[in-house]
Amino acid sequence: MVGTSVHHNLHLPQPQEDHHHRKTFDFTSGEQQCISLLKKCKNIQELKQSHCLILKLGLDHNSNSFCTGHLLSTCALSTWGSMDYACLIFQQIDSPDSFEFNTMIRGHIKDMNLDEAVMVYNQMLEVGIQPNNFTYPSILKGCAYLQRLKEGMQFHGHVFKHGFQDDVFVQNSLINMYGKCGEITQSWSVFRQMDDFDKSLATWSAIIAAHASTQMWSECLSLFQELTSKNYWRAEESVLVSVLSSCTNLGALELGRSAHGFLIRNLSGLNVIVETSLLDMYLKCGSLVTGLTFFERMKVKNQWSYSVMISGLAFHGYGTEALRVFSEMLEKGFEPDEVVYVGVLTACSQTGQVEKGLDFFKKMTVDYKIKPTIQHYGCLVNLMGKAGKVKEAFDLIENMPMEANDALWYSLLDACRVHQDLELGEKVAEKLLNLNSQTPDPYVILSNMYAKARKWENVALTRRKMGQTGLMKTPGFSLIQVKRKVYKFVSNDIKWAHCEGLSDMIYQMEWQLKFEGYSPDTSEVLLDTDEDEKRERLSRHSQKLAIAFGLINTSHDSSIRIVRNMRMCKDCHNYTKYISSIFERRIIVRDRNRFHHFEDGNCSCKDYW
DNA sequence: ATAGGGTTAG
Repeated sequence: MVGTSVHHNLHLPQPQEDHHHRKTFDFTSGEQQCISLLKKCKNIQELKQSHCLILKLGLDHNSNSFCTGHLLSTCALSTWGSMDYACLIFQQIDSPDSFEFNTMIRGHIKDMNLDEAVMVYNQMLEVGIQPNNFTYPSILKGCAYLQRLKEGMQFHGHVFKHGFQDDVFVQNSLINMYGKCGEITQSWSVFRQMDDFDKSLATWSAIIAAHASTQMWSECLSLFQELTSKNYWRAEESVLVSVLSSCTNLGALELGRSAHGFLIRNLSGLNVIVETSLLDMYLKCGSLVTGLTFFERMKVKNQWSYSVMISGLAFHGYGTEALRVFSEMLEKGFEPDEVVYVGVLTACSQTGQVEKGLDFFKKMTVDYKIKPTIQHYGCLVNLMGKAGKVKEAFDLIENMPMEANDALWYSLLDACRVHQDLELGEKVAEKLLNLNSQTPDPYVILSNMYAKARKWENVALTRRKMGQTGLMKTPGFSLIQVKRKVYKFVSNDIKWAHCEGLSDMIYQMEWQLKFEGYSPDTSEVLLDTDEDEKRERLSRHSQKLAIAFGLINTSHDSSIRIVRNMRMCKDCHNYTKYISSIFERRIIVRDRNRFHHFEDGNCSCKDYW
């Protein structure tokens, strides 16, 4: 049945007479009109009506016609497209050509249906249609998006077999696919084998994004710096998003700030994705005020921007404000997703609002039908643990619908340490050791707890057990950025000793600290050595090295910003408080969980972290 | 007259 609205727009081809006075139909004009109709289609109903017309006019089997191709691509690739209907059309085509096969593959990938796409690809080979250089980018994109390395590698094989290994688009897709699947060496090998002449902005964008998504942030930044020297480089948002995320993870505020300046100078307006990345960068690099101002000035905000702002406020310790922004987000009509609830629950745990947190959790699962992830349970464990409800937290973990991971048990173990619940602590440490992760860290925490409770026999026993594992404690490191370069300090690393002036500075710092009344707290050093050796070790903790380096290399009016991979030890926390007052510096440290703003001998965490 | 590569959060 042909719909009236469409029917009125189409003039059916009229029979014409040729020079023998025979009546013929001019199909070409019919085709033209069908195509223009297809282009106007706004939904699947209109498309179906146009399809009927094409069938009625017999234009679907005309080998010179583009109608079927148009029809298929409109159906499979438009925003409102339906792959079910596309499959129906596709089945009716007698002998599909490579264009039609490719369209089907791309359609399935758009629906994230890699298996169907692979089936179409195999069918294509079976009927003897050669894949072309349009085939592989689509299918590799699907492998990338779904992180299906196995299939990705198979198709890399096909690329070679069919001789497309030198096609630039295929190479870019391969770089992206390997990057998304975490195989950075493979991405790099494709990139390296490419001719410099062939590399485009998209190629660089792919390799830079690949480094960012495999957490190789420093390498990502150096690649970006290399890119900016190329003549086809232009200010462009997408590359900067990867760059900004690297700055965020490295805590490289200065670099991030100059990227921001660069964007403002070169582009008239920024899209919401880049602005959200900038917001995240400012917040996670410790500039809460800049981030907040930036957020308020953003003209376009989406749920992601809100989500970033909410978790930003939460891990800076402003739980109440985070919840206020959350209610603003709901008022504006943005649907909360599972990610924003991680921020909301963190906010509750920072402010110690156990009941409120549990309420939010209930609302999330019941009202919004969001399936809780292990991160949400992690927030709840944090929430209960901080409030001293360690037994309840333990029960919660035991009754979760999924397996607990080590982060969850560590969070609880830490709560047990803070609240000195030795009995439960032992149980939790047991759980952690059963997880068989290659670290003696549970022993370390347990031993600290015994030491605090003055149970020296248990301390000795735990240390002996730890020694038997032969494992080394996870190395702690601190990052600091000076003059657009990020420096990494690893605890007890001897490399720093060669750094000019650092030993002198550390000596000077210790001298002044002693004068002000600081004494080293060796209770968390777990070595069976004498007190001197312990003090020596303590003084070479990565954060202290980084602070010394910062004091030497940054101006007196600037803050020192440090990013750590682990929690601070008690001594480093105390030490940093003293330094902030002696040297009159703001020191901002980001640890695994939150920010510590040190100023005038105090810390924003109020010594509870 | 139909098709392809690179883009953010815990």
